Amino acid sequence: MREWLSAAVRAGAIDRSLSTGQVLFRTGNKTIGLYEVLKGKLRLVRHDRSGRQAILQSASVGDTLAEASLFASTYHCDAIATTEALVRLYPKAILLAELKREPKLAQAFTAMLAQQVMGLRTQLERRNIHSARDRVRHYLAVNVGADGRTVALSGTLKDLAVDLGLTHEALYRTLAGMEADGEIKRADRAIKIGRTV
Amino acid sequence: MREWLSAAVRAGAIDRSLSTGQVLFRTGNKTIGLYEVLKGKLRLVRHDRSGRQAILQSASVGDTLAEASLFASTYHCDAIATTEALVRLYPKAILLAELKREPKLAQAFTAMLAQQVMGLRTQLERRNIHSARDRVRHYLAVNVGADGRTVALSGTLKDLAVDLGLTHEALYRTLAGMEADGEIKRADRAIKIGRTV
DNA sequence: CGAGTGATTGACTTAGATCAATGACCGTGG
DNA sequence: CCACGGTCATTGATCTAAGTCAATCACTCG
Repeated sequence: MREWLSAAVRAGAIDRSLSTGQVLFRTGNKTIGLYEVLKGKLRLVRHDRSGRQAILQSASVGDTLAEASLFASTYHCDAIATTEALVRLYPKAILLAELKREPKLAQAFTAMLAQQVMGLRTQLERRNIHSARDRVRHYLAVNVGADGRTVALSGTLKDLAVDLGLTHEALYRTLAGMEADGEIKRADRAIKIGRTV
Repeated sequence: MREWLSAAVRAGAIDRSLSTGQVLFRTGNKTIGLYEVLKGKLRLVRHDRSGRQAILQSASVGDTLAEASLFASTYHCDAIATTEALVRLYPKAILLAELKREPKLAQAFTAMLAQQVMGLRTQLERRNIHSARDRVRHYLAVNVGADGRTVALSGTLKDLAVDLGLTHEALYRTLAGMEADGEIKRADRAIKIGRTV
């Protein structure tokens, strides 16, 4: 998010804090901009007639909410805080004006979205892999650092498990197995790949 | 894809046919544009040092390949045809020039990407659901038509199964079960929701 | 009229989810 | 300064939903 934002957009941002269960916006509300999650978790939810609800997105710190809303006049889902949360609103008017004024910015924004699309597709592709071990391998292959052996872990293993679509238990076991087989070696905040230490 | 393309871009497009296993581009090649799949299937693959490969995307008819490449100078993965295939190249130079010349077009492109991001996030969210039946429910809830009861099926049930990340057998059984329970009713190319016929 | 594919159902197996318990660590508030 | 509550990491035992293998029927298409 931060990288491509211009000073003007940043200046216009408005923070808002939410308590658990509080609604940020509802289906049909006029779109006023896009949000960035600074603290806590939110959920985008769509309701069908029968009252059943489907989660469209679970957003945590750093995630962006409803970027498509920039180009629509009303929201097409509800946003609800599932924890105490703090969000930052980048007003649509300012953002769109800036995108028009600054082609560089517009291009950066588009590039960022394109990047996101690819990343999401890769994640989705990973979910097509059934075996836990192969899923981990896929993750490792896609996230190796420049040295080709080290994968830095950004969060906890539990977070990683969520990312991989595994229970944390399954992930622990899988990693333990892989380490036992010499396929990986674990450091504190990283995993090293390769049979050779 | 088609919707937002201008005549100029369309005019500059180049088709290319590929035989199974043929390489469309490789990691490190200069990016020359983005591709649309017209026939067959392609795969975007990344190789790690140990020669293992990770699939980043499986693209079928209608899908777009490597839109992020528009904003990069080299490709970061290999594209290989997994069947006989036909692809259409929209040259980068023309596309970028058009996006610069036509703010409307640029906005439409960006909006399309934003839309895709949301759609992908929703799919990913669906994959977090473990139960087959709940996954189907999620799909139905997200894809109901305007009447709030009918979900049109675009392809075969097998295709849907792939989409849902289920085996076709599992999907057949799940649908059969749901129909038996009166939760859905199946028509030829559609599913009707609701206990009441 | 075969060959190919989708739809469907049956039987069996298994990987991973679930439930549960433990130890390490960390911040914090009395 | 230490006890306590919380979370992460880990491992064990058990269960089950979905994967896998397999067979059948209906269809469409050259």
